[in-house]
Amino acid sequence: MAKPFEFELLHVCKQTGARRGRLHTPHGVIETPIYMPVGTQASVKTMSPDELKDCGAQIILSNTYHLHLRPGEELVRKAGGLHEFMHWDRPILTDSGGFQVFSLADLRKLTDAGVEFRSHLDGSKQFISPEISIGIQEALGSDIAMQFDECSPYPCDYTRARDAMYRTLRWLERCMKAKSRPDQALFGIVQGAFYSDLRIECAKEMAKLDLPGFGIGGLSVGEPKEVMYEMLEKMMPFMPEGKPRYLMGVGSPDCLIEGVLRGIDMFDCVLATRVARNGTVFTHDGRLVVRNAKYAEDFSPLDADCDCYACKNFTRAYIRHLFKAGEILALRLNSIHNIWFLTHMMDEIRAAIENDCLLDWANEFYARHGRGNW
RNA sequence: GUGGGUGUAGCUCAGUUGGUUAGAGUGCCAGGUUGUGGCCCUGGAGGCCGAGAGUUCGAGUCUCUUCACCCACC
Repeated sequence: MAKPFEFELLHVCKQTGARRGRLHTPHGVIETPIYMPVGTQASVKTMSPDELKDCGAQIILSNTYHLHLRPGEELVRKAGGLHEFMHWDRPILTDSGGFQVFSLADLRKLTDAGVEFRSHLDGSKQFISPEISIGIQEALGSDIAMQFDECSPYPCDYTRARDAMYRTLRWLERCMKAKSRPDQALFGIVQGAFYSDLRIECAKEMAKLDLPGFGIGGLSVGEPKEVMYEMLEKMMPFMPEGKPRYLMGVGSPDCLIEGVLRGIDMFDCVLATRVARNGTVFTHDGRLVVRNAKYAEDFSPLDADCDCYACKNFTRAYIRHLFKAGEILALRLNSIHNIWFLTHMMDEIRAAIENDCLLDWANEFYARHGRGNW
């Protein structure tokens, strides 16, 4: 029997060095590399838990910041925890709220103590510290909690990036001290903006800590993809080999592939569900904006090579009609398809790693639509 | 038949005492979206201002004629 949060490194692709692993959690096993759909407010927008399972989702994300503001973690605790509350019996990972403070809250004051900011919901003054973030996440009862971190913007000058990186390290220690639930894992988050020396130092410091996994934060914040890939290559040798590496907030199909090729084990991203709700789907031939007029009389599925519920039963013309008519089913079908597309793409990637042929698989994947225009 | 009202973008309308290249919303078309503030953001196309004549340096705007539609009265 595996220990809680044990990460088994099952195989390393001889062709690429990509990793095939297995992460154990109280709510089940996660096969890696994996894409995790995002359900910020205890819901992957427009999708029911059953539909998520049908799409092959093994684990979903939820969010400390949003659930703290509404409905509040105490309510979730009374409901029996997040799993019970949202009727999801597979693993859940909660983001700490650090990124939300960086990306959407009206940031008031950032000190070593924590962050004081205004709620985006009602403007009320709020305060989150590493201890408070852990407290919220323990009340929510997620399987994996993320440390409260400071995410640097892009671009970011060296001094600010260095300060954010060291603060993130200090906050990680406080998160570890505040942590009390043995049935919840805590991941650190490597920061350091786009300075490889900061990234490497951060990774080295975190590697000294006995943690079940590590996030890589502060990437995919507006920089060119090549810049992100280069940063991953430089820092990856310093990430602990026996622990899962979670590239936060990534991404598009090509970014997932490139991430796996560089040693990433876990990804999450809102892109798939967000673009879905705005009329775009991923297909084996690239992105398809199904609301475009050219699909008005196209009675083929979104993606001919897809077995998802939307592709098996509905046409582009119908989904375009639903979209133009403002019907909610359009958002749902697009979301179902995009989640299916990424989870099954990762299935193929895992198989390719096991067969030591991920590079061949990637080249084949790119052959249809190209490498850079996703 | 008489009196009144309305005609401006596909649709609903704004347009000042007459004054640059006639606007908005919506719809249409096309991009965008990367640890989610769920119908979003950005851009584009689209007008002989019902038609004709007149006044004026200049008319969507003023005058006359005419056409269409609406309302009231007979």
